Amino acid sequence: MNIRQLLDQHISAALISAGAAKGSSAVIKQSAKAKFGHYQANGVMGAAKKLQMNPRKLANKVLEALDLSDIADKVEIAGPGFLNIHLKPEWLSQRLEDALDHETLNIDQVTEPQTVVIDYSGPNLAKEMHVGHLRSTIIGDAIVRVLRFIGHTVIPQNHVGDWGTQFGMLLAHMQSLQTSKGELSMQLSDLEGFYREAKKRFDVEPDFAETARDYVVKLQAGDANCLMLWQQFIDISLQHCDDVYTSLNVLLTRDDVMPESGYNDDLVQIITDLDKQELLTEDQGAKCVFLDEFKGKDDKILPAIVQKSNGGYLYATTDLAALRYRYAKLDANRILYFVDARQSLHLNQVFAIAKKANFVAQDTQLEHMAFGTMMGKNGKPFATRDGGTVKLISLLTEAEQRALDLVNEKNPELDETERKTVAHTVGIGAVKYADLSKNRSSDYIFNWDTMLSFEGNTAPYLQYAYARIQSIFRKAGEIDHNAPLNLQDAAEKQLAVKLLQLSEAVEVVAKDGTPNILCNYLFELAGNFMTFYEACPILKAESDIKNSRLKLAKLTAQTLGTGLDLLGIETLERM
RNA sequence: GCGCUUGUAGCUCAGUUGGAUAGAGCAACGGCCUUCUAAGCCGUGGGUCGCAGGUUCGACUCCUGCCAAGCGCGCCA
Repeated sequence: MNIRQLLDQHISAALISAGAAKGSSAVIKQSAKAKFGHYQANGVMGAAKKLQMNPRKLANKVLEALDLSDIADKVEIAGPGFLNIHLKPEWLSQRLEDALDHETLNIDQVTEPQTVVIDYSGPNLAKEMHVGHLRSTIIGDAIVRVLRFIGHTVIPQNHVGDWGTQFGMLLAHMQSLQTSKGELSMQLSDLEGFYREAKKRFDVEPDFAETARDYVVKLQAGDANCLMLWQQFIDISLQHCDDVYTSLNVLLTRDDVMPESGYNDDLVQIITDLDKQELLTEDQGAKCVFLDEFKGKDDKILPAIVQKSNGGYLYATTDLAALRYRYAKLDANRILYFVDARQSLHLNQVFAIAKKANFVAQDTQLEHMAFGTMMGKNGKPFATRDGGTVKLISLLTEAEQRALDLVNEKNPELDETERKTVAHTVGIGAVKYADLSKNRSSDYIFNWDTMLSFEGNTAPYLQYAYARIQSIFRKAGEIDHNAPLNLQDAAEKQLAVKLLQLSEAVEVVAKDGTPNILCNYLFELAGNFMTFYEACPILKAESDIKNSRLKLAKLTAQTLGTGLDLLGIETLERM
């Protein structure tokens, strides 16, 4: 059930039978102000303009053709030609009952399910995960959950960086340590430090650098010993990633890992196929693709290099191979990339080439869900090599510690185990929500305090609303599920409408890949509940009112729980 | 030079194919815990939506130019 869609169907039909052009839309939106009703139709004015007609006159004809008597108390014409729709409390009550009866809150499943590949997280295995990986990992994961929820088949793909130049130096360093497996594992527990040591030696020890370069060649040639060493390194790195994903409550597992190296054998074929289709141009010894759509005002075309003059391949080649795999082997209809905005040009080139070369179908949806770069307080990007990064593990540990301090202060009567659970859930939730609730594709400045805030529009606020409701139910005693749901108080009505709008938020998130819309919805829902909670006593009310309010509380808890789950944030029975 | 992205309250940000008087949170100030969890609620103040034009009944939203910031542009990923 989606109120906006329902009204859109009815009113658009009425608009057309009132004389508007076929395909005209009523443009239904949630009303900007309470006095304008619950929903407003903005499309009449545009349609009237096309008909060269007085908009209020057309609005009148629309009303004549419209029967919303089951749904709405009144539909009135306002201002230059808005239609304001006031929904019927009885109708709202019935929809709330429907939602209470359904596992998934009576949210519509998509009529045409797609297979959607979602490329996210994609850490470089040479280094420990740092805060720069947070956005991709968390936002991508939320979109996986949302698309699944409405009935799409989702295939997550963790395109980890496990191949290329820097692995030579890592292998050389591993080899020279000549330690047993256990001790080596210890050394690698700090991947970042290990990488720095290797890099340092690479820069100052010529012999070591030489060995490192040899390792790259041997690795790419498939040398068995080398591969074994490499595999050992990869396993330890992936274990580190798994630990982070588990702490973060992110769905990714080893099954979703499809590393860069996995496409190694396809790269020759990619070049051959591009060549066959006459898309290749050799320029200064390198093989490039020039496409007209990347021509600037100065008539120069930005090339995409797919093979170096020395025969080596680049990430464009790997990305093309990945696209073909996702289309041909995974049957993707839609492929989403949750990747840093700096790769925008690169990805758009790869998308264009893939279509031109028919590596994907012409109607395969390829979308770069870009986000801004993580910046330091100085306004410059976080350096990855000077130790300027904040490790993801440190951030999560700090978050849990701060949350623990707060729980100890707020709720000392909980036993220690429960306080720790609360601290974990609240701390991780706060970190995730800080990222999920922002849509900005602009750069953002990393800030501990913002990230770990527990007040206002944060995950703990939503978790708190949920926990308050659970507390009520612990004290409620017997609930009469047959009692009618009656909407009397203004706070009840406002909460009721909001409860029915989850599907509208989900609809947008699924289309645009913007979880902040869902965050915003949940924040408003929790806010409406808090107002209701303060204004309308539940347990002290007379039994019919009490039961009705309990139903509202119940559905609020279910809706908050579902919404938070879609964001990958957990709820608590008490906090 | 070319291209992409961004510019909204002191700070962090919303603003859904152009809609009614631009909204939240934080911070500031004032109220509310003998009553279902005060991580909360209610209220007050705070704006030249970067600047200038244009399109129209109507522009934060679309177009053009300019200013500012960030990023990207042939052999790293």
